Amino acid sequence: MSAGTKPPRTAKPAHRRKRSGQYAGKSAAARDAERRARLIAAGIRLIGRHGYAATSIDAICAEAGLTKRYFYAAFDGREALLVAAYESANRDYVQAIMQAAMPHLQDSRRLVHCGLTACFEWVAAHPDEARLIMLEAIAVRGQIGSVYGERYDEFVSMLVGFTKPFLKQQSPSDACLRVMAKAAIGAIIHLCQGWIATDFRQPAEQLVEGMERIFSGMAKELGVAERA
Amino acid sequence: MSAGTKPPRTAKPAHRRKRSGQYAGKSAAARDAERRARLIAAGIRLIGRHGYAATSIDAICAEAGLTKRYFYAAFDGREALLVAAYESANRDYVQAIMQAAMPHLQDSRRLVHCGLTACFEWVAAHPDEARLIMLEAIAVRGQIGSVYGERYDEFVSMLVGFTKPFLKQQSPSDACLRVMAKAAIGAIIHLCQGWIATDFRQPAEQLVEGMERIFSGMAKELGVAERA
DNA sequence: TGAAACTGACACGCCATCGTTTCACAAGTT
DNA sequence: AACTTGTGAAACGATGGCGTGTCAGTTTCA
Repeated sequence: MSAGTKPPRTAKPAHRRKRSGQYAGKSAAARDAERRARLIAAGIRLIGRHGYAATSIDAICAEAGLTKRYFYAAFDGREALLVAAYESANRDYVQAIMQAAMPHLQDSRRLVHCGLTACFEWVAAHPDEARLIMLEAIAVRGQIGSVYGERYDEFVSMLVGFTKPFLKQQSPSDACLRVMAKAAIGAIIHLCQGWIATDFRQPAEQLVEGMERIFSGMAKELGVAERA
Repeated sequence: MSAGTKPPRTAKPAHRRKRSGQYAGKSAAARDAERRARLIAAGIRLIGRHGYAATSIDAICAEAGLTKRYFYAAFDGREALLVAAYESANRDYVQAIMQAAMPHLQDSRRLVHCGLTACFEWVAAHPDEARLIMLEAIAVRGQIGSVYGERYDEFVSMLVGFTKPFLKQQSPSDACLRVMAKAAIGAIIHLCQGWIATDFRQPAEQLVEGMERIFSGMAKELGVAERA
């Protein structure tokens, strides 16, 4: 609030003295961040494994090896943790896909193939995180809805932006392109949901191939050039 | 259990005599069914409006104008009601789409158009039911998972079956076709989810057009004939 | 060394929900 | 009429999570 970094001039003798906050070799902020990270990690594990509804704050604290005190110091409540966990996992997910796709911006087929492969591989490699962002967080109202909404719209815009250079002159309206982009995202998420729910039995290559054909069809429909 | 329809020959005077079960002009089975239906309707309303997590059994009973006694007579618990509500709403949904699509089995373009239009119109006309089957039921483990799984696989098979007559000779493997069908379903569901979450602001025609283009692209990719 | 802050573990009161049970009354049967 | 069954409302004990508070012990710093 109005607490400056300096102690007040009318210093009480030894009271209210400035403290470095060092403890166990770490600064206060570092300790807070570390605890927060442990809570988020524990939350992802438990929510991903047993579901959000079945995950209590006590259980999260036990999993993290911390007590409730630190939970309430870091989060307002259960949903705040869910939001944080969602954002953390989702960032990882998008980043993994981006990293795999970015080197192939010039070749649409390879772009799609590498992006899809990275997507499904990440899901299989991070089942808890995937469950969280693709199943558990869907129905949760409140905060997540808005966060999801904002980031999501940005992401859709980015996808459309990436695609546009490949398009012919008379392409459909932006509204239509956005709908198609959302549809493609939904298709992938839905496949992942089913894949997760059936314990990854189906080989990832089949999923990649199916989605590649969908994208290939969209390319045919929109009349894309092979290179921008 | 072993209670026959006839009273035992050694009839106790007035005890254990056969009762019609009539009450308020209805048979026992009819009253049970009516109560069950009212509970399901109340469940759909409340879950669709406030979410599954925020809907208590007490609230459902109050909404239905019944008491908990009848709830536990009809369902084992909250999740059993959710399953019943899900099945009821989902049946309505699929039926509405089928009814709109069946008359156009010969014309793939019209088939797709009418099916999609019916789909989005049903969602807009039944927001509570749509929320329930597309958002709330997703994350619920347990019973719904399996129900969803069985029906869903059948539905995918049916879709692939409908499509096959239109396909060229060398079409992709069945596994691939099934993946593509699931992807299309996921695309539609995802669009509906976003549409619901934004209070149906976007005109339905835009959603239909976007999905039509997706299907058109799939048709191009698979090389379908205009008529079977 | 002494004071203050930080830590970890536990205990408390609160409250909502669950699932069952009880009870008086209404509606039917003989 | 008498007697049984169905009904509706309420009460009940049990459970479990939530959010806060307490307290002894440890680490840091003057």
